Amino acid sequence: MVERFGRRIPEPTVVRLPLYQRVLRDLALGAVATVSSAELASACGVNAAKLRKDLSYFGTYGTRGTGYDVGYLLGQIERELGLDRERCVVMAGMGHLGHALARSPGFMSGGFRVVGLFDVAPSVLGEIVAGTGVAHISTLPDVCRQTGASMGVITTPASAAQDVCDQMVASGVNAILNFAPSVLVAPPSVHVRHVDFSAELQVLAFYQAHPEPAEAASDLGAGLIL
Amino acid sequence: MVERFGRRIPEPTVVRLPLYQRVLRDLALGAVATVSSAELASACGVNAAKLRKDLSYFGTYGTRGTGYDVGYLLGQIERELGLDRERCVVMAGMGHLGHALARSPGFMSGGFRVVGLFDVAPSVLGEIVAGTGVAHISTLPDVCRQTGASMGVITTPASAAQDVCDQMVASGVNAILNFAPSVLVAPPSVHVRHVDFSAELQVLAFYQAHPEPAEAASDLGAGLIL
DNA sequence: GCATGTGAAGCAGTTCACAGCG
DNA sequence: CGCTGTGAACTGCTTCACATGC
Repeated sequence: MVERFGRRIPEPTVVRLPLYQRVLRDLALGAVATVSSAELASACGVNAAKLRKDLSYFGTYGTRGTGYDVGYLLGQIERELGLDRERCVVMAGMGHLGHALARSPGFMSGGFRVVGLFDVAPSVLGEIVAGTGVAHISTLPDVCRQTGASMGVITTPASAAQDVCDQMVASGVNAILNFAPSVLVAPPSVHVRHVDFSAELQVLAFYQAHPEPAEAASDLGAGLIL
Repeated sequence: MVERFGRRIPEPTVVRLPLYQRVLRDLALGAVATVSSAELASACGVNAAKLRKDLSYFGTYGTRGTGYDVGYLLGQIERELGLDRERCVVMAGMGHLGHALARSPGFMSGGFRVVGLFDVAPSVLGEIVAGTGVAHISTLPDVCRQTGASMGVITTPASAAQDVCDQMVASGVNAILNFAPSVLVAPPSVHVRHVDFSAELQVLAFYQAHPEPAEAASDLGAGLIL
């Protein structure tokens, strides 16, 4: 056992937990009772040793000679991800992307509750999106304090992102998911994650422009897993 | 110099290139002529030594004692990212997210041209989104071959993602950006990147549920950058 | 016998620190 | 004299390999 108490979970491990959670949920829906690390790792597209090491950071959840109980492991991972308690989320920027995310069934579910949608454009103020009305950004502090919202999603243009970020932080939000193409500055106590679609496309373009010296030599079938 | 020819660029470096590009573009718009690695790194929220090492993989673009010429460095990075030539992109899945991405000014610009939007739902077939008509997925192979599209974006539900991926690969697409919450299997010659919104939220939830043992002790001001 | 859990080894990316050059 | 470019040190994730235990 590495560190059951002394928390020091590698970030790459944390990032893989949602993946494990989703695949385990699919297995559970398929009435699969147990999985070995090799099977689960294959379904997740990762190395089996890495999967076992990831899980070992949190506890001893498997049975030697058998594998993992799907339902039990799923529950443990969801507990570690903090999905057992509901979290209130506010979102600023109700353009096309904001609308899409607010309506997305997969995005705002499983422990995340939208308690406020905000913008400044009169054309969207008052509109009801997925059951929540769009309010003016100036009411964000009140909504955050009343609901105790601790998470914020920024889908504004880049020019407004830092300002919105500051307002969220001042209103008690300590975890921010930023979709705007701008570098946010926030206190160290606030966790910020950045998602940049066009950057992802550019990374793909880079790899197209820089083909591997010796790649795709033995491309027999689609034997990707393992 | 490390490897001007023998390409072996670390992936983290590649992922940071679009960030540098965007910040440099902003500097250029602000009529800034030169930047030091410290200034640029600060604006990007990264370490200065890391920035210099990243650039050194591609060449010697700076001037000792002075810094980097903004316009020249920007051009070099855009060339490395392959943004000098236009790339044709097809997108499958025209739900809310697909609509939002197709309309996004920042997403489909700068070297990326949408040549096809696809779905299966009669309710969206024929609709014009951002100047392109939505066609049935069965026409994807024809469009890819006619336009030579090499990049694909998947915004379908998870249940359709692998099928769409297979069709794209069979049609000559060798770079795929997947927004569906599913693990795609593709030949090694095809580059796949995955963006998962809800996973990002879950990662934030994890860090909220696991506060650092000794965090935010000296939180004087927002002195985040250096 | 078989699959987990984990020290130890290996490897990759980051950071340091300074020589080299404008 | 300042800032880049980079070998070297360092840190940390990944992978291996096997003892452990069902």
